[in-house]
Amino acid sequence: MPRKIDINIHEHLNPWIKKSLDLFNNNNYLDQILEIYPFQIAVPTRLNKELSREIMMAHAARDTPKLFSLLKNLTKFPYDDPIWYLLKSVKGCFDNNPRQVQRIADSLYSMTAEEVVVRLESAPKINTQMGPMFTKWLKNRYKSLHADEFMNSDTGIVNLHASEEEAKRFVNDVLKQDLPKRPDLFVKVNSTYIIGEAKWIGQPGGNQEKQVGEVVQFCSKQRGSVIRIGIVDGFPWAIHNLSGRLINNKEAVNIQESPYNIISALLLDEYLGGFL
DNA sequence: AGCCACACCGGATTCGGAAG
DNA sequence: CTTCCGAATCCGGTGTGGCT
Repeated sequence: MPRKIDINIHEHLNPWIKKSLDLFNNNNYLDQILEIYPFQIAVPTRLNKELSREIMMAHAARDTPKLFSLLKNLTKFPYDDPIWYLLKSVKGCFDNNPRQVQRIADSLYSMTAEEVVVRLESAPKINTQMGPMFTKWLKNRYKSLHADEFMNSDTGIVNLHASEEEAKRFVNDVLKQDLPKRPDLFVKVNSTYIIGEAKWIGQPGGNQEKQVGEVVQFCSKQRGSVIRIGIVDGFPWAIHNLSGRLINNKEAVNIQESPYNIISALLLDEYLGGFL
């Protein structure tokens, strides 16, 4: 997507966006971000010995019913198959669709028995663990208070400690924000409420642009005196690719050209400090 | 009351096809 | 040939309902 704003003319950028861009492009940003998103080493999770032996036996014997019944009890599957879930969990699908069953069996038999087990033992996808990381960091970083104390607080930075439901009620009933869910950031600086939508965007493509759109939408609907910000990290702050060409992906451009206060989580302290 | 299984939900990536 | 885009999919956490 074409850029409307020259990235080099800083006066045209929102100052917080400019700060975030500098942070990413002129520093060890990805190392620093470990403080907030502490990615762990991706360690494989070993299957119980007896089970893996049974799986390899059934595979070697081409005993499809046995192999399927063993795999049915696991959450992972050796490869991404769009039909597997239906076969294993919807009544009748397995019995009524022998061609699909055979196709999947043949897929499994095209790999070695060891490979089947290795794939089942593959490390969990770290991306699915990132949502809670921001919440956890926030809770440790700032003083966390329950709703009543939070409401009465009028000095310093405090974080609302509440369940998803309770926080959602609070933000909508008390602060009149009309949100479909609890905001990821829900803090109060002195007497100012600040809420934010936080995202990790690791790469362009896929649903990522929808996520970016959500943040921008969120920021655009300022209501009352509650301040809304976006907290975005990862790819949207990138400017040049390896060959030095300007990155023009939607995910990056839509964030970088946004007029709203969208920041890296690493700048949250500095941003909130401005309200003290 | 406490526990556990399970469905739902939010979040990110994969990968094939479209576009340049 | 390379880059861009979006539908489909997977994964783990959270909430919930049934059971003891």
